[in-house]
Amino acid sequence: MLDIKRLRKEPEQVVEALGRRGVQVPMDEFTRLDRRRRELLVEVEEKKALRNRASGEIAAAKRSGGDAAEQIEAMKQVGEEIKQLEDVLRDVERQLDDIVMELPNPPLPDVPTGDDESANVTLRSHGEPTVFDFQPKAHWDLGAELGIIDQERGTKVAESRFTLLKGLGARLERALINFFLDLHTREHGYTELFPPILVNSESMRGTGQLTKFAQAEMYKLRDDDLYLNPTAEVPVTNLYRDEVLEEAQLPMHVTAYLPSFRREAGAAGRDTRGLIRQHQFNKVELVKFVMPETSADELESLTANAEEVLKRLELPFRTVTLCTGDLGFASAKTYDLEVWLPSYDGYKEISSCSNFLDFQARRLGIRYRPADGGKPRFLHTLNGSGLAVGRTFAAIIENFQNEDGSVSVPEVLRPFMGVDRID
RNA sequence: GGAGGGGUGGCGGAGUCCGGCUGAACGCACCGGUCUUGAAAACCGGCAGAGGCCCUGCGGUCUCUCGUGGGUUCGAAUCCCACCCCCUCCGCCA
Repeated sequence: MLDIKRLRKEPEQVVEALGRRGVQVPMDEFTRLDRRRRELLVEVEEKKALRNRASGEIAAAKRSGGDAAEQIEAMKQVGEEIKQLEDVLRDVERQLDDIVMELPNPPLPDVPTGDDESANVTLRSHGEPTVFDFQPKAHWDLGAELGIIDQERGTKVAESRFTLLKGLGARLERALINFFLDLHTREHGYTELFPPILVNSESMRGTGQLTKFAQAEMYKLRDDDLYLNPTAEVPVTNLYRDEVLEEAQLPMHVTAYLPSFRREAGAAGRDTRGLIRQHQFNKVELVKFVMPETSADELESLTANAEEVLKRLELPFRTVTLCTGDLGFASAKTYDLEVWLPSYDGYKEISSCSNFLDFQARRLGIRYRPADGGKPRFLHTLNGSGLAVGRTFAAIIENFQNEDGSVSVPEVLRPFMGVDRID
């Protein structure tokens, strides 16, 4: 949620920044409603002050055995007026809220302007696209031949976009999760969490998953106010909702493995084969709660932590800065990590690392008390995948495939796999 | 699922039956000060959050907040209704 005070104090900057995202701020309407709100507030509060004063006097009169009937009668009238004004005020505040809640996070100045992904800027790349001296296969074909991916049976027990992993496939999935978590906890200093996989609507709303557009993506339980987790960002970021942390607790770096579920409502016909776009997928998430002054640096290190996974797996990838048009609603700046996928003859997103500044924290009410004892301030939140497991699985199968249809196991995974090839 | 108890400030804990100078006693923690060679103890003082208005540096003032949302009333932490959550016992169960 955008800081309404910022919209008042520096409207030009906000309008300019959001303009880069192609968002029109209804500034005139905002100003009108905002002014109206404050007028009403002053009026209501004056009447309330009057009533409070009178109540005190009534109490005093009664205690000394006096008669306060006249004043009580007058206050009845004032009470009515307050009630009416409050109705109007509530309505104005709702309209204001509708405007502010629909505004996305203004992008940071160093985010490139653009309409869509074609304007994203490649920041750096690691490794070269894998070259084969034979015709490489897509992971869905290779996986089926190896008997480690069974799409048909996944569909049989659930529906399409669900997959069964078997044998060394199931083990590879588990190995990746363990490798990711071990790296982030033992070497990158993150604390491991395992949160609930069902989350309530308040949590979903807090991280912005229940907007008009996002809602259709979520699996909702019929009999309870619960949803299947769409990304560990939701349960993890909500951990400290409505709390005031101590500065000494910051920065807080946490990681969580969690199955994630998405309906992929708008993706009919896209990535229909293989593990790239599934209704259920595993992901290891990185989340940070940090001091405002440090969030820019924290985004760099978060991204580096995610990149390290790909480096150790010896997978070619590149890091791109998303342009304004490709940014998520709550993000002020995002780096995507894209892994080389031979079957796509291109790079495919495997991690998305974002700095939300205080946008999420404001909506969620997550603050910290400065060490000097000052007023609580909103902290900054960041998150990134570290990494998406299914897409990593696909990338390994495809990039490490051999001519005989076997797949070599990346060096770092061998301790987890117990074998050096899948065949 | 059944029965009972309970949700108050950073924490503990009064107040709720009998509505009114109670945004909330008291204690702990924390911050500042006095004392001390230093520290502790003791003593003095401060110490919830959000929003509005005035001044716009300090500050002043008002409103709201005692799980959440309604209601009664001139006035609600205190009364009424609904919901949420927690605890104990029983039942069930991985």
